Amino acid sequence: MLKLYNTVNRKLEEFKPLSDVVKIYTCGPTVYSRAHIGNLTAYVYWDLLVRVLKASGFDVKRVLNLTDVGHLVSDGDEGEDKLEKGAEREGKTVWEIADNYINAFMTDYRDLELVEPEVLARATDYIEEDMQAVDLMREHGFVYETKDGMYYDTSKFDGYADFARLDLAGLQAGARVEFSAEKKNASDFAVWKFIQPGERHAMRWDYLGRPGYPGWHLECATIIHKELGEPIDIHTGGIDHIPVHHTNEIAECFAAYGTKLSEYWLHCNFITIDGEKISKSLGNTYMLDDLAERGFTAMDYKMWVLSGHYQGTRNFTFESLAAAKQRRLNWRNKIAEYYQSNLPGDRAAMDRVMEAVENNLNSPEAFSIIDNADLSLEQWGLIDQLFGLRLLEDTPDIAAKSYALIKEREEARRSKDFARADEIRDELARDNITTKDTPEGPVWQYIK
RNA sequence: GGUGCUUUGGCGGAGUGGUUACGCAGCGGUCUGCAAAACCGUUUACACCGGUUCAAUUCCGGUAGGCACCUCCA
Repeated sequence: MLKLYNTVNRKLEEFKPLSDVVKIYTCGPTVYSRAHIGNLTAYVYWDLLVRVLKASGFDVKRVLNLTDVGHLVSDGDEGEDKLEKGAEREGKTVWEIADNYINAFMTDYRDLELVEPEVLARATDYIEEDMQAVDLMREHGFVYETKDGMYYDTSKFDGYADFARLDLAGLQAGARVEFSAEKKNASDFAVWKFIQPGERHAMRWDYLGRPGYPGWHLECATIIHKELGEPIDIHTGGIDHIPVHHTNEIAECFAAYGTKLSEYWLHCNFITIDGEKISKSLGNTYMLDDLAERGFTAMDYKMWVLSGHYQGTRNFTFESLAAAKQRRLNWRNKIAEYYQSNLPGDRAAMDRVMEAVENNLNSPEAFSIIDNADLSLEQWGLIDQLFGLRLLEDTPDIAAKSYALIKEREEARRSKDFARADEIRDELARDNITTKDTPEGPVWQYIK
């Protein structure tokens, strides 16, 4: 039985799909810069979600969006467009910027061995649908016009504050930002923005007789409507999305289509690095490439991510990354042992691993079971399917030549020719192989 | 100002009303030709103060610290 923590009710709930295909939507990246390791944790955890669903026998259809239309740099009512800023920085067009960073993101995605979504949706491919959605919201009386855009009147949606349990009055009283004078309520937001005369904005579409672009929550509601059909089963995102982005998606969905957007909402927590927030000013926005420079692979990093729970605040340190790397090597050398013996495996341990991940994706619990289980090669294959850690792929059996060397070394040792034995040990080390000399004979392992 | 999360041993990080989580690192030992690995042992882990209870790290209340969001960000 799969149990998931549902943000809607703030409770652990049994997962029951709406139909025979589980519909999942994952809020994807804004493609104006490289994803750092904090960004990537979310995709690792949602990958685990998909893999656990599949291992539990569900069919999955997942949509991941790519936000290639510019969002604003600062407040929702003013500021520069992030894509425009990136384009200016790199001397390229906004479209080139988006293409480049989509490619970069997908490279990271594949390096992390993440299951590809069934649909990869670029926001700019859904502009017509965005306009239709705004039309519907206008018809239903949820939207009003201001000088700079079409705004959602949040007072028209009774349940607006429910999802995030917002204190709208407190929000107003304590907000540090200034609200547009034309907005009827502090929580109102733009569903469509008009481009003002003189405003620099390369991405533009004509709507209501003026150039403009979609507001920054609309794409998710629209893509879900077109690709999956609401309500969907599971909507995922980071906890920062709860009060604004997801709240507004829900509101837009209700206004346009009159329905609930998703049955289950899953939110992952943020990581800190050395106890501090990830930010450019602290210089700790590590990318996968930065980890590679220090000798850590994407799989080492994934191992680190999954050794903690998706809802917890994680603290990243290179020391703990090294621990994750070592743990992965230990697992690989357990696999290596199976090339040298034929142990039967441990069915009960595999069941406990499944039980752990089906309990709200408790991968750390599952990992501790794996640490102490003697699994068969077939079962390691299942572990790879469940976590996508390339354990078998990175742990091939060694060549016949190496086996011959190990045998020769053992003979040299027996005849007390230790010089020759050590020479062979060095030779094996060049192929990343070492041996442990047990009373029952030598057992080889990978060094790294 | 509002909202939420969090505080576990050197570093990470689960979990539980009474029984060793686990990984990494350190130290001592066994073993070994030397190693490695393995195994054994080891450094009084659950922020603080109260309460409930036969029993609390685990439930309740308070205090203190940390973090995040409310403003693009997973």
